[in-house]
Amino acid sequence: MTPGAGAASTPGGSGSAARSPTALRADAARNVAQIRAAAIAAFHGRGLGTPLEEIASAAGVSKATIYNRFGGRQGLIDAVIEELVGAEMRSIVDRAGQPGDPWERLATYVTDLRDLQYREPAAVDVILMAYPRSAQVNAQWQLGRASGIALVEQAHQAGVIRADFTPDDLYQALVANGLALRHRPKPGRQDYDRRGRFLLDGIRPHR
Amino acid sequence: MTPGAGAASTPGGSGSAARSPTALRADAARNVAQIRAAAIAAFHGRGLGTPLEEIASAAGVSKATIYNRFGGRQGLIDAVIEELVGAEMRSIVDRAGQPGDPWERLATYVTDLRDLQYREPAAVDVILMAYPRSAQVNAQWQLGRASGIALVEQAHQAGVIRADFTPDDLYQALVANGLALRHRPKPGRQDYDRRGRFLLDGIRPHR
DNA sequence: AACTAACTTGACGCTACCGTCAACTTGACT
DNA sequence: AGTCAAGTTGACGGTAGCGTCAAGTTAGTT
Repeated sequence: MTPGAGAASTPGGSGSAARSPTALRADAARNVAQIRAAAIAAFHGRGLGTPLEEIASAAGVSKATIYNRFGGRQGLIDAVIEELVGAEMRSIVDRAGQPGDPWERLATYVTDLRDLQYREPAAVDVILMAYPRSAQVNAQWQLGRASGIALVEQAHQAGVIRADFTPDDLYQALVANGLALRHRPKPGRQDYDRRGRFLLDGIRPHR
Repeated sequence: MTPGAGAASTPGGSGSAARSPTALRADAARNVAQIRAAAIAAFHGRGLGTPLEEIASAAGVSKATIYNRFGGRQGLIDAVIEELVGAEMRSIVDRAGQPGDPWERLATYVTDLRDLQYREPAAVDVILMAYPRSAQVNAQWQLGRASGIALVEQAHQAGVIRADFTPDDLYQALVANGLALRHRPKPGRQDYDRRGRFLLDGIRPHR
């Protein structure tokens, strides 16, 4: 099953093609590249649920070719999610892992993740785990999640967030935010950021 | 079009049926009652988007009969929404309109609406305006909305909420909450209520 | 008990998407 | 320039829901 799976990784290399037994024919390699590009654009605009037919026609191929090359939506997501949100997600986690004031780090993490959700619909799908069978997406989210848990714990130890706040509360807040971005018209940046501040102020220790 | 529309209102009265020209035949009146009951149960369990076929079979009729008697989903919603959420919504608004401490009244309103959302999926649809063409639903939500706006304004005058908080922020918070209830597994009551407290604490004036 | 307007419904066509396959086309090697 | 494995695709069948209508059934009247 899933014949050409794995083909998406380094289809051509650069110059010298040794023509390994699993190498793609030139037309197929071209299609892989076009499909990837179309998928990235579509996922960026509409999220990971974009109809495959739409991506196929944007890539100038038929829907069946996506199945041939990537094995379906899961495989296609796996092939582009790193480029789409992986780098950003990692940089957010890195930044939050830097030494510094626990509250600042948590606030930065929340703000950065909310910003990513605002800019990138595909990131919303990652956080909502809308396609949990995709290994890449799962890994991506585990990364963010582990970081969030650590930050909440450290903030607790420093006493800078209310005692009854749990890591899951943080996750649910991000989920609710993602659902709003997914299902409602995008708020203006001003409004969105202000609401982010309300969230952060709500989790500090009682006055 | 929509032949039997309006039939849902007082189909039988009580005893003396004067057989007005628009009166329903006995079998039709029975079906109306069964459909209403099935719709109330279904909407309560699954929200206003429950497939009509499901409601029809629960009522022991065919889907087409719902169209005959109520003119479709809109009409069906109109026929039961009052019983489903109207009374509760009005009581929440009443309670919030009582004289008293502005903060207490706002907090009560938020808590009550969140509680209603938790208990009644149909109320979530009302707040999300998932079926905006339904006059009843619209009226219901206008009621709640107007009350919310007034409460926020009064709280501002009393200086008990942060100056940058808007009525729309309140609405968006309730929407995000409704979306979470709609699209994710229901949290436990403890967790849900705690998160409601975070929300309220986040909108008080800065420490 | 015959009549007929009111009523019900199975079956249909429609939308929008998914995933598959037999038949065709073509790149690459000889 | 011939061969054929690799590759592509149009067309299909499946899911899940909506809204409609011709044909059949029945309540209520005479």
